[in-house]
Amino acid sequence: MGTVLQSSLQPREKPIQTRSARTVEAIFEATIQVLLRHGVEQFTTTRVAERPGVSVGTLYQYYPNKQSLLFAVLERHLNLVIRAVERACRENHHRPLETMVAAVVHAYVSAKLDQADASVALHSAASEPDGEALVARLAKRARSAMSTMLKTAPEIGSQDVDFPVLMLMSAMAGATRAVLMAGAPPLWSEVYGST
Amino acid sequence: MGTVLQSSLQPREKPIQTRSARTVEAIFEATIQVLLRHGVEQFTTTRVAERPGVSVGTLYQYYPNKQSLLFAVLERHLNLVIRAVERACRENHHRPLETMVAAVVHAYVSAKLDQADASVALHSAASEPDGEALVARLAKRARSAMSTMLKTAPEIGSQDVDFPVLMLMSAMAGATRAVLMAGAPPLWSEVYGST
DNA sequence: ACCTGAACACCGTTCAAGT
DNA sequence: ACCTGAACACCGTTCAAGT
Repeated sequence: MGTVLQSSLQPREKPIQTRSARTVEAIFEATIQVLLRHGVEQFTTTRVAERPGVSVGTLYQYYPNKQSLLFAVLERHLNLVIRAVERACRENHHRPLETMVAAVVHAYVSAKLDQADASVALHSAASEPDGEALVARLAKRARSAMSTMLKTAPEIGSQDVDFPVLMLMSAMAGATRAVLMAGAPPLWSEVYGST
Repeated sequence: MGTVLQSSLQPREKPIQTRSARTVEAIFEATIQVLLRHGVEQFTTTRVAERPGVSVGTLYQYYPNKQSLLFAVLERHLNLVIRAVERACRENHHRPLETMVAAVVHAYVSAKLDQADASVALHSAASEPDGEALVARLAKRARSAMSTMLKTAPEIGSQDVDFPVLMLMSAMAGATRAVLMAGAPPLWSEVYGST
């Protein structure tokens, strides 16, 4: 399963010359745009290649198939969110429990809202079986950062934090997703905006 | 949105003669089988029609498109689960809160596990935008049954129960889904089995 | 009233040929 | 080293023709 992800769903080759670097960047950018404008349902390799005026063949030189393209974008999006959470965790060791939880929730929610478009666009991709595997893999990273932080909270002592961490993550993810899907980001943006 | 669902995602016509009733039943059955054997990714109208030896044209006489076929099966599955929950709610009015919660959880979890195959097979279909709309619509029915029951609990009085009901639902759904996706039903079946 | 299946437009992916 | 685009196999959906 992890093998499949690595062997067939990842970029085929890293660009080593400037021309191809620009091509890859253009394809990547086009992927997001097509996703945003047409949705996953009408997300087509041809459409992606058309946008920067590149041949389909070229696209397939870098991504072995449609999914790998989708997942490259998904992975980037998730990485941004997770890095925000990890940073919040790192910066709040040894603080009171309440401060910790507030910091993590704020980091997660505002990272998600900063990328509201991408979040919504990628939602279906993330729901496919292989997409969920990717999400699970990255979510684990976030959870372990949270565990490490929580263990330094004065209120915690030597209690096991795995389950509470899982609950906190599920709650954050579920609530944020619900709000994004409901399509009401403007209001929340005021509360959680990064400024 | 609801209009779209009704106009284009629902069965085209009800069978009024016995021959077509059999045809529809055969298509429905084939849909489940193809879903189970090939997954959503390779779920094809041609494959569905092939199974009972029916023409693709016939399939499209009853379902206007692929999604409507998928959703018909999804709706049936969800209805079974929800009816189980509604029944549990109806039968536990005026009981202690703990009894109520235990009854609902048992009803939900065992209904899901009784249909473990279908649950897993339909997971992707339920994650598509329109699938989620359907899920949301049916989940609402379950929540209102739970609210009605909870209000008769001696511990509750006139407190608002909407939020707790939402949390209970999310928790049940999330946990059950996680277990089903992890593919470990045998163990849980012993605990929650319907016998 | 119901069914058939060839036909159409379109999609993912490949590969021989080019620079 | 990188790119092209015609070609292939396959898919969703339609519709004229049949019983």
